[in-house]
Amino acid sequence: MPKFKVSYAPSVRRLPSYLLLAKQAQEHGDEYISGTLIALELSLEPIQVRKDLSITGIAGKPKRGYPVVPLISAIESYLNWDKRVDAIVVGAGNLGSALSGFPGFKQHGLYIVAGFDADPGKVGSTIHDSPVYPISQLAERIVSMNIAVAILTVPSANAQDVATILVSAGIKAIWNFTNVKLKVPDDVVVQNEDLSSGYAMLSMKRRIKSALMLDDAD
Amino acid sequence: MPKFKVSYAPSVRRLPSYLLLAKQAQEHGDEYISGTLIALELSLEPIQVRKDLSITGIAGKPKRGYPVVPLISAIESYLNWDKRVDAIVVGAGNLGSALSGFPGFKQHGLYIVAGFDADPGKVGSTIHDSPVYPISQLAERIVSMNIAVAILTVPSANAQDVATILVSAGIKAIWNFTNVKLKVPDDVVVQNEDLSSGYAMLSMKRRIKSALMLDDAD
DNA sequence: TAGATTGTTAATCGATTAACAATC
DNA sequence: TAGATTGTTAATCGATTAACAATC
Repeated sequence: MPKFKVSYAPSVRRLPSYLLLAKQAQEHGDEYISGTLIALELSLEPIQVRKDLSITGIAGKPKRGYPVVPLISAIESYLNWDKRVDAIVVGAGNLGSALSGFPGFKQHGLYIVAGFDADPGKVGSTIHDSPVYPISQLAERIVSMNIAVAILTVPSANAQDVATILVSAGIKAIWNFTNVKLKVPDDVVVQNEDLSSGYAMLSMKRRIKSALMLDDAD
Repeated sequence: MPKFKVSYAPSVRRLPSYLLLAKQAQEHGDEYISGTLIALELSLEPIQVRKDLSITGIAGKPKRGYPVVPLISAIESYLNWDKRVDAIVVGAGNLGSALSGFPGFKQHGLYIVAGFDADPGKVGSTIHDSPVYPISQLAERIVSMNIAVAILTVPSANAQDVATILVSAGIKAIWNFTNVKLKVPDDVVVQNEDLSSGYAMLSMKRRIKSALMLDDAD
């Protein structure tokens, strides 16, 4: 039984980068990877890497670093990435298709097993080997396939309506790529992926940089 | 001449949501929008909205809220979204294509005027009305079109090489959708858009929710 | 006027960073 | 052993939140 620190967003967001480096070290045949090296690669402070890695419970070895194989397992376990999760993509446009084909996801246990679209022209096609069904079959197929996670890439105008259907069909987690603040019950998790926020950051960094030549913030 | 507080990431990330609500209020014919209402819509604290909006310099009116039209202008101006910016997409796959067609970007002044791809099969096609060129012409076309912003959606394996070309051709800002930590000179701005981080957050929220029924963190 | 809302100043909270002993 | 690196404890920094006077 793992302990649950309710700990915390910034660290969790950095874990995937650490995982990637650990996997690269493993491929390279290294037995250990140091926090110092990770920090160097990612332009972070070593103390921050050590602090972050402490949430995985893996003990490092002075002078060597963290044991690569246990570290990988611990991060994957912490994120639940060591168990397969089936998901659907709702909105089989370019973005939905891109996400279906994203190579990292399967590595993280995320399998996109079906797509749904309102466009009859898309129905019957596939997105990266997964079938695309009409959106009218959304609820019934969520139930029959026992899906818990949905990736939402429909036009904003339809986002809330589709989310409501998802929830009533039993979906417990929505990865929301629309700019709509979804209204869902308390027991449903929503992760918003807001491209405009990212572009706002880029815009602000540009302005600051051109004005002063200053520092970065992610 | 605007003042530059070097202020700050979390607030800046929220500005686009405020902008969207302000525009909706404008369409609805409202003259003012209150921080209280914005907070309610976005599940934020009113004090946080007021604090965030203070960086735009717009003064609200007690009992009414913030004047919609000046607020929109101020946010757009703060983010430099009131000026047209031409950009290219490097990697004209599904993700690049999805970004090219993202309706919000043009509204924010971001025009994707060309795509580039290594696949000869893609060259000569278009992504949302913009031509796709061979990646061999990247440097020369950046110079001739005088482009400052590039959106990077190539496979990880090529990310650093392409970024190096971009920089040497004069690109000053890279919106990086790969999971590679790019090495670029000091005067080049990079905004990383890491899908794995988002999925890590979703995964952790699911685990916490199922373990305890707890709170959210974006 | 009464009451809702703003904006300022101060307090709290959480994340990052510093210092340093422990250790391989 | 010497020195690099970890992990803990404390300090700092920045963001969020609270309190409340000002005001429309």
